[in-house]
Formats: sequence, structure tokens, C-alpha cells
Amino acid sequence: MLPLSQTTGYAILALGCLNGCCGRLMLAREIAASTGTPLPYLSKLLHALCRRGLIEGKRGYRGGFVLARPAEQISLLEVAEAVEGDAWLPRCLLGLAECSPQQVCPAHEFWAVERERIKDKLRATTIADVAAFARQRGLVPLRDDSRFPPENSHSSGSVEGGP
Amino acid sequence: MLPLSQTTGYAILALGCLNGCCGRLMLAREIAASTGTPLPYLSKLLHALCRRGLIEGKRGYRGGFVLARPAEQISLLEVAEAVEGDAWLPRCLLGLAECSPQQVCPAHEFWAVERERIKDKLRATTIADVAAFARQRGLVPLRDDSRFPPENSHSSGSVEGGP
DNA sequence: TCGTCTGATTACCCGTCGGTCAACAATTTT
DNA sequence: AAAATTGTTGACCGACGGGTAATCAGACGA
Repeated sequence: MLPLSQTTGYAILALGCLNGCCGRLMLAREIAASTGTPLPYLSKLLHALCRRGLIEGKRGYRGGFVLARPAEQISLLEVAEAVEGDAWLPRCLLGLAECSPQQVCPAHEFWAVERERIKDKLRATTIADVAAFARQRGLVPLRDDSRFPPENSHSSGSVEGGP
Repeated sequence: MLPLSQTTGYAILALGCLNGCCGRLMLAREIAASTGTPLPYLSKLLHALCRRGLIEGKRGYRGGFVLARPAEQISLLEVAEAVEGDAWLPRCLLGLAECSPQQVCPAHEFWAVERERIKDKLRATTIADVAAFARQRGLVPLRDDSRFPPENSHSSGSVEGGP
């Protein structure tokens, strides 16, 4: 259960990325560039997050993604459960398949407490908190507004092309 | 890093099993039956534990396995590191590949503390503690002494039987 | 309607983990 | 030496996570 998968890490970064782009649609391509996630892989992940109601996607011309709710209302626990699915079930710390309330392993009580502590931490941490981390990496503030021509100007929206 | 793998669980049960068979050689077949581990899979695992110096094996007729040290001196942390190997390296709780002391994730400090707490628990728990769990399952006390005809009334525990 | 932009989907590749099978090698008894 | 017993080893399999490529399908502007 414990260390979240790399895929969940991608999801967390992607959501943090969307948070930096307040209200505006963000392209999967941009999120991929910002977070360092392979675009095709990210695409599937984003779709899954759509199905789970964490973000909203719009396809076609001027499509993209937005957070479905304010970042402060999306906990990492929610993200973890959305991405990890059934793998998020509590397992015995020692890897004992037979460990149960009837047959408790030597670390059973300890692990129950720790697990709850960790879940509490994930519950208390939100996507908004992740923004600070993302900003450290200089990844969020892309804000390539050339994609959103201000209607009163007809500037060509050539999307740079990246490094 | 955290929930130990199923394989480590097998190793823990196997070692606990050997503990119940104080000093005597135990067959891989018996360990497999007692712990519910597939025999061929267990065989490789036992061999790995031999290489890591946790147990000693003897092949051929009247072969088997014994603990290399008293069960009280074998910590679960040692078992985990022996079985999991490099996978036991500390990873970011959130699955962030870029998480490092320079770019700390929102759970970095928290996770460092928790991880140490868990390692301490594993360090403090030994194979002797596992025996209680194994006994709960009624798995340990096989003790099929018919395999050990009393040629010498007092088994001098001559396990080493050097080459 | 057409062309283009965008996400969605399908198929496939690779490495690891848990697991199985079969052949092999070592040791002791006969 | 032969046979019986036991651990050892390599090949192989299926499932799953991470990753890639190519194609499909929806939305908008002209």
C-alpha cells in the first residue's frame, strides 16, 4: 500500500499543474512537458482522472483539462485512491497473506496505527500544497497565453516547440 | 518500500518454521507444507537466505535447513533487506521521482520520520516473535521425529558437518 | 462541408514478481 | 557401484506496471 506508485506521482504533478493554470484549459501536451510525463501515458491517466471526477476534460479544438474542484478540496488520499484503485487495500506490513484480525502478525497493531497516520497525512495534504513543490521545480508557471489570443489581437498562436 | 512483498512474507514464515524445529534439520518439503509456500518457489528462496547467511542448508540424503543464528538474533529488517534487495531503497511517499532533499515534496519530512519508525519496528521484531504467529496457525509443531532415528541418543546438533 | 486541433483508444513492448516444470547435482545407504 | 533422498538450477509462464506508437473520434473555425 505504501509508497504511492510512480503513476500516482504523475497524477499529483498533473493536478498541481492544472492548479497553476487557474480556470483555464490546459493541454495534455503542456502538462506532459511541465511534469515530465510521457504524453501518451499521461493521456490515459488524465482520462482516468476525468472518469473519477477529479478533473474535467474537453476534446477537440481549444480543448484541454481543468480541475473539477478548487485545489484545496482535492486531497492526495483521493488522488491515490483514484489512481491505485484496489491495490490501495491495506495489506500486512510483513507480507503475510494469512495475517488477519484472527491471526495477528507481530506488527499488526503497530501497522494499523501507522497506516492510519499515513492516511491522515494524505487526507490533510491537498493539491494546493503540491503547488509549492511544483513551483520549486519551475514547472508550473508556463502560462503560454499565446494559445489564448485576447480576441482583440490576431497574434499568431505558434506554440513554441519546446526544447 | 513499505508493505513487504509476499516473498518476504514467505521468508519470514519459513524462518519462524525453522525456529520451531530447534537445531534439527528441516526439509524444504516440510517448510513448504507448513507455510503454504509452493515448494519450487520456496527452494529458491531458501537458497537465497543461505547465501545471505541467515540459514544453513545441507543437500543430499538427510539434508535440510537450520537457522544460522538463534531466532532472537534475526530481525525482520535483516530478512526484508535480504529478500527485497535494492527494492528496499527509500522512495518518495507520493511517488514523485523528482523528490529530493533539494526539492522536497509536501510529505517529505513526515515520510522520513515514519520510515524510520517502521524500520525501528522491523529492527526490534525478530524471528522469535514470529513464532507466536506461526503457532497461532498451528503450523510450526510438525516435529516428525521419525525422520531422525535415534542413532545417538543425544543429538549433538552437529549441523555444520564441515566439508 | 472541410481541415485542423484536440483528446481517446487500441495494440504492442519490456521488466519484475509470483509461480511451475523438468532436469541436475550432491550425499548417504545398500 | 547403484539407488534413494534431497537440494539446485535454468527455462518458461501469466499478470501487472510503466511506456511507446499509431490510429480513431469529437469539436471548432473558415
